[in-house]
Amino acid sequence: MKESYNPKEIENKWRTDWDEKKLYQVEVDNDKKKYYVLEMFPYPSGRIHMGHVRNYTIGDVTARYKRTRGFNVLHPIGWDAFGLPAENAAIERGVHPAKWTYENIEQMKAQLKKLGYSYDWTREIATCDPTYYKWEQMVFTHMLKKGLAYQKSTTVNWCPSCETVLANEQVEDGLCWRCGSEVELKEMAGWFFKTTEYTEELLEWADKLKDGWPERVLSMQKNWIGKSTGAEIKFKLQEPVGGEESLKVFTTRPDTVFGVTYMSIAPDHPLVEELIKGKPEEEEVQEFVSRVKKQSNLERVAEGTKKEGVFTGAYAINPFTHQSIPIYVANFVLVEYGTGIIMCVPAHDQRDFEFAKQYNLPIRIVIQPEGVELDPHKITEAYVEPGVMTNSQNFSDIDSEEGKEKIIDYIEENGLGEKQINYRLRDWGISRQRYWGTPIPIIYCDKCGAVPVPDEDLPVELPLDIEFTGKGGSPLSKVESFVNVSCPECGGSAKRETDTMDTFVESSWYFLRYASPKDTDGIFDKEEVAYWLSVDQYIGGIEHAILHLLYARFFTKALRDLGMCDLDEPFKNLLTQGMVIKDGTKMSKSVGNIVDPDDMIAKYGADTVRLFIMFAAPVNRDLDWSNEGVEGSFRFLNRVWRLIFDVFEKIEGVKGVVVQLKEISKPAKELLTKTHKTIKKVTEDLDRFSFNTAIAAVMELLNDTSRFEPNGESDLSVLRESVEAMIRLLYPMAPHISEELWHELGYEETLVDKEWITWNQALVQSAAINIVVQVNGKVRGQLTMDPDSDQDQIKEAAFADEKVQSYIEGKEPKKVIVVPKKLVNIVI
RNA sequence: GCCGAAGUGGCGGAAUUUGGUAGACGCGCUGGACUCAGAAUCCAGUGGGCAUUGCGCUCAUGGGGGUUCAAAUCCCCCCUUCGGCACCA
Repeated sequence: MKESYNPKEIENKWRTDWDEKKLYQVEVDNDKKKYYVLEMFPYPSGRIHMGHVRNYTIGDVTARYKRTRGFNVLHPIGWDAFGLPAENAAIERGVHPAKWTYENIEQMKAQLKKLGYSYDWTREIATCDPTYYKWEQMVFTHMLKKGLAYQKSTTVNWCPSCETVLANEQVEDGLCWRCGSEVELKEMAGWFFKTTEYTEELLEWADKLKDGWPERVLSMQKNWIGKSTGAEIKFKLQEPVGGEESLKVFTTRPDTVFGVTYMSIAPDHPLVEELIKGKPEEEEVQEFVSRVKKQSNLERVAEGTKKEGVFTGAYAINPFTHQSIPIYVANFVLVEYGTGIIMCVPAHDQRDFEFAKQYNLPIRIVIQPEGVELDPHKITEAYVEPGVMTNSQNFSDIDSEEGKEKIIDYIEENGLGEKQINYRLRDWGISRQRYWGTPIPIIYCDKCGAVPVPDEDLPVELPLDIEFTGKGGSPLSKVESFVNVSCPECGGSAKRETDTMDTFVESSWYFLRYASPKDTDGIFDKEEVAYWLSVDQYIGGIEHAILHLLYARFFTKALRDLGMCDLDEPFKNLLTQGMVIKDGTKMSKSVGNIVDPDDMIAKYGADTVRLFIMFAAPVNRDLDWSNEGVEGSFRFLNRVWRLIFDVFEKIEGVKGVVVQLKEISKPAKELLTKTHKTIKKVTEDLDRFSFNTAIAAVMELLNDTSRFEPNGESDLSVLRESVEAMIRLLYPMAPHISEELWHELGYEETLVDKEWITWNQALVQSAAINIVVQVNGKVRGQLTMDPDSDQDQIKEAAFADEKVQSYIEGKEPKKVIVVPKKLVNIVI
């Protein structure tokens, strides 16, 4: 055995060895329980960063550990290979996106391999490969036939910098999620997935997933879906306009309907024009509307934007009070939510209150809090809490929560409206005006309309011979050989759709494709999918809480309903890791605080990097990168190496398991106990993803083992046992050094397939235990006792303690609490 | 505003699953050994205050209250930080 630890040498050696033996290639084995661990696959940007390292190390430790626990572990990796950066590289540097992407993949693959991850590389996929996106195109056309995909022209979010449409989920605070440009609104035709078809199911399952998913992810998703329960109520117009007799509003507070004193309609609502036609207010309203429309969406919703409105000249009738109420156009009403028209109850809604004060509209109290009498002239803000209904004719004196139901019953019975649930979630717009993505398989024919490309004609391949100017819209539309085709239905001349799909579509189903990545007969091999799916442990960044994770859940359900798989949900358990930060901020080029994984591996080896990143923080929290900390992890591995080097000759020929407890010294007994306690602790910690404490426990074991001075042959067995345990417990985190030391100790078998080490319960319960003695809750003494001592014996020993006696001072204890094996508390 | 998470030494963090010795483990720092010297390594110490010729005493887990023999842990109120959603009717 060499005296010094040389990570480079041993890491190369074992990586090659594991590779050559094809240890990580797995197959369906119906006699074995499967475990599917998956990390969110990377976008091939060219270099991996510490966030990747953290993500993939968590996955690898899990995969290695589960394998030693007897599971048939599927641990695949691939590339989320479509996307804008490749296209930008083409525009800026003239490199073809395909070339750029595949070169990046090669580079990153080499980096990942250096970290010693146990991937089954034979299952590698790249989403830009036609053999992958072919199936995506097929899913699209099948969804189309099932009504789960459709085309419509609507107002869309347009990013002027990316020159493409964005889905609602991809707009953050009015800015593009990728480049941060301000998003504009544009009227445009596009293709949509009907995510709203699954709103209720997505919500329902959000509850069922709560044992495996972090609460905050589920709560973000629920928030995003934004369910609100209420009613749609019809308000009759005083004079019909544009063929409409009445206006519909959505409200969550039907109990306040007697307090409605006006209505508001969104400025961009199509009915506005009809309402004002020929009225004296027409001009003023038009002016207001065009002024609001000129504002960007960002301005319109910005904090502090004044609530403004203008009277339309039209009136409606409150169906409950039969009073005539004015209709306003108001800038705070959104056309896309509910019906785009609202009933306004100034007494019980803060916005309505402010608006009413500004325009001198009447305020009518219809909910009273208990024990207080609200005065409409004196209140300074709306009362929005529940209370007792008042001024509400037959409904007065009813509790407002109960009143909601009663009002709904009433409107349903009298044809005035109905119970209604509204969601914030919209359908997913997937059309992108970009080149580097999956072509949407549609052919437009003047005679037959939008015709889906038949299955046998798929894939619609991206033409590779193409020019990138960065100007003038979608590059595909300029490739005539691509655009001009004959219609699959009538054979006449037709044109292809030139938009590509949102790249989030590829990542919505890749986890299923890993089960049978090379299948040419269909999207999935049903048996493989049935065996491997769902994903037992999914690991990734919290930033995908809504986007990717919601899309993937939707897509899985859609695939199920197309009969392509049998899954309700893709990911059984989800782990969201925190960010890797340095000096208090996220690592980024502009701040200049990037630590390059390659540099770290070159300096310390992969095991040190892996170990540090698992040790420095609990997985779900942000991790503060510290170069000194990495040194510490490197030091630790060196100490492990040196310990074994130092004792090597002594333990080389010794058996690792002690038989006769009688024969060993007291320190040896203590070390043996410590060893088995550590095995237990590390096992339990790995089971709950508490890697930092698992590593701390191994460090403690090293400290104790280093201090141990064996006395006799049997003591050496204990030493060997603790050394072996240390190596095996370290293996999932630091596989190379563990494998090397394991073989140095004379073993031929690989740790990759070695069954996980177990502890001996009898040894964990050590011969003597420490019992704390408290007087009035304060620690005043310690007892060393037999673990089998009964309450009376413990009590007796506690009172016998001199120091304890001095605190009791001869007084009669009021109470004595004995917690077996732990503590005595004497209350005086 | 609504929803969610979190506040513990100089720093990262442990103990929260199960109420039971708060500060494991690591970093940093201080002193010592080795060395011509340094690096590396090893040993000792390291929450505050008091006592340090003893074993010790005392305060302390964002703040305030409560439950309990016993609270970092459970309950109530408040403060701060972070994340999500937000003129959503």
